[in-house]
Amino acid sequence: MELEILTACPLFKGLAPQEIDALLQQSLAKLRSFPQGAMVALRGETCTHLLIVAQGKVQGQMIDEAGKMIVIEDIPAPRPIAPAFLYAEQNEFPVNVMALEDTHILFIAQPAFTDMLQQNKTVLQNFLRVISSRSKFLSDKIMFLTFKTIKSKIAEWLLNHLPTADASMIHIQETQQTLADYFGVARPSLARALKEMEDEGLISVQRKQITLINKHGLKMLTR
Amino acid sequence: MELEILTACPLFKGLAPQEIDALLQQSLAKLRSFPQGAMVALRGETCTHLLIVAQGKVQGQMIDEAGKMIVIEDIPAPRPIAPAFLYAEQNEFPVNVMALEDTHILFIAQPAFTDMLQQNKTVLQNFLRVISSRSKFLSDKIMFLTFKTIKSKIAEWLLNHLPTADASMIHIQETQQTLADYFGVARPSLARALKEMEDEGLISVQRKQITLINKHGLKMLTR
DNA sequence: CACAAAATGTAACATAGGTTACAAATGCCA
DNA sequence: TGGCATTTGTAACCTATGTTACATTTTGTG
Repeated sequence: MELEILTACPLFKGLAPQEIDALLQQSLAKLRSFPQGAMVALRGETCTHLLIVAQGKVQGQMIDEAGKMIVIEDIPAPRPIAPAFLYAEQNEFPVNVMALEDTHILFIAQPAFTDMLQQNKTVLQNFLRVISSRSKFLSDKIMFLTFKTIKSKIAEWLLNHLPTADASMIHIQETQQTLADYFGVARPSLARALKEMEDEGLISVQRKQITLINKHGLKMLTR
Repeated sequence: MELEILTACPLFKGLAPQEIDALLQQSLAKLRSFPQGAMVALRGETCTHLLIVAQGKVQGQMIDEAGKMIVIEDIPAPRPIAPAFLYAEQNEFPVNVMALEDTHILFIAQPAFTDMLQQNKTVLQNFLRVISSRSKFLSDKIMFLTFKTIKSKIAEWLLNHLPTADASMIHIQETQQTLADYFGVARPSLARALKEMEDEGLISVQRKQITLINKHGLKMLTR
């Protein structure tokens, strides 16, 4: 296979390309293609294979009662999808997974992967680190969702998106709509909250350019 | 040590008591006591040891900006505390951990536990299952937090707390205040939502006895 | 049994955020 | 460069939930 990109996959960190190749051959790994917009996995489906994004990008999604999408996470190549659910007692996909681009996914059956873990100490340690870090991500997400006000979410987000710790300007890549979906709030509410924070002297907003004026005040909002 | 209770610990499932004892001795595991109300670990602290509740009960907590506590999870003996954070890249405790009763905690240093995983396949598989299931729990928690209305949270909670699938009566153990904290809402708001759901013919409430009258209607609320 | 403490029911009012609608600014492309 | 599509700003109004306060019921305890 031409899967050099997998050397950059956190699961195979520290392995030589030929080692990875050998492991994949041994495990009968299969590559499948998904066009942009296709569903790779649905919430509730049983998770029998380890899925690794070999090319392209997918997105984990949850749908609320109004049908509005709350984006949870983007997963670009070469990362594994939902590795933590491969060994869960109730091993169902927790979220819908959609291909954001034309995407290639590597499928490795669970028993074959278990063999891989037993054989290869490096992969084992990598896997532990990956699923543990994933728990950390989820835990942080809960902390974020638990912030009640839009302003506190914005403050948390802004402070985490500074290019450097002592910088104070942020150029936003996402549209307001995308950010609002990420926060799970309505777009006009996000705009209103930004304006109020500007009125309060916390930040200065020029379209996609946001300057943090009172970082301490922002920090106060996050707790 | 007199730690027979650990045979019931998900980490040591399938092992004989003397095997467990040998593993613990080898890993230089230490037992520490915490009085009721003591903090076992603080959010942000580095997670250098695997912690197992050997006796008593602890609670993972998060505090919101108003100082109100949002209960995340109770952990009774003989369960491990935050096992998923032992191997995370950013291995900090995600939440505060408080002893709910007089509690004994078993401490195993991370390197010693890694040795245990490498030596004992059963423990390895148990550990994978435990941290994977924990991810599932967190993921479900996110789904739950994402429900916007109090009624949808109540509906989800009620449907998940039926003693059997075809039962329709639930006797609540917790006080309204405890439940409200768990949902992250105010106590009177919870009471009001319950009354409204009663008015709508979804449930019938007699203090701690709740009868589900329209299960289908309740299911509709959760999506 | 009587009394205090805890839990629950409920009402009036305040507020954050959602909804809808539209205008203004910006970007893009022929 | 002109015109259309996208993004952003903003306002009016609505609704769910929080806040505060207090009455009522239940529970526990001497």
